[in-house]
Amino acid sequence: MFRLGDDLAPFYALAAGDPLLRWTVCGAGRMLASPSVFEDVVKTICTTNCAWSGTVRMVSALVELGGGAFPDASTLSATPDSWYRDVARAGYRGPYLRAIARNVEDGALDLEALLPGRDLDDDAVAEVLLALPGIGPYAAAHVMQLLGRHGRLVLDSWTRPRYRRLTKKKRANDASMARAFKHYGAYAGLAFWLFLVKDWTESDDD
DNA sequence: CGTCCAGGTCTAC
DNA sequence: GGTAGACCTGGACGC
Repeated sequence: MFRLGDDLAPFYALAAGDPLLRWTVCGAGRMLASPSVFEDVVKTICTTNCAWSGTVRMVSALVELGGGAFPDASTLSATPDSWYRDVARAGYRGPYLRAIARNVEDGALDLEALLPGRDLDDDAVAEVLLALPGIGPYAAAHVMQLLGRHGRLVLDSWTRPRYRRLTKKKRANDASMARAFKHYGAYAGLAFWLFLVKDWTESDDD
């Protein structure tokens, strides 16, 4: 789930020359992913356009549905719309989640094939994700970050103002943020994220 | 009690 | 291709 097999050496080689990210070379940058891509896709949709309390409510309901574990696609596919609406309180997301589950269950959609090392490049993976209902630029970048595909920046209502605050910039649009990390290439998204969360990891010996 | 909006996305111009 | 409006929900906030 931490993808400890992924080699972040190319990223650290770049970060070592960056005063703002040199702190990461001790081994920072491991995301905690879910056991399946399906689970990360569903959870990520549950983070969109709602407060964190809503995400907790929806995901908690899903885990309860799964009897304490995250439910598999066949379970979600077989669960009626009324459950998504009345129990999970997922609102308009319910039909999205169920549609994805149905396509995974019947084999039309193979989300696990999006894992690294399965001969799909990042652009191809992004295309698959963006075609899913409820997955837009933010959610695709977020899922890809968890997959160890770090090229895209996760841009949302938290990261955008966070970036502006840390850089003391009044205005910074999406393109300018991407430009600022472009030299990190395939690791631009990881560099962006670690830049934003540096103060989460500060310790006494820094 | 009405409005706004939170770790956005979709549809219709 | 770029952009308003709508969209479930439920806290926060102003009145």
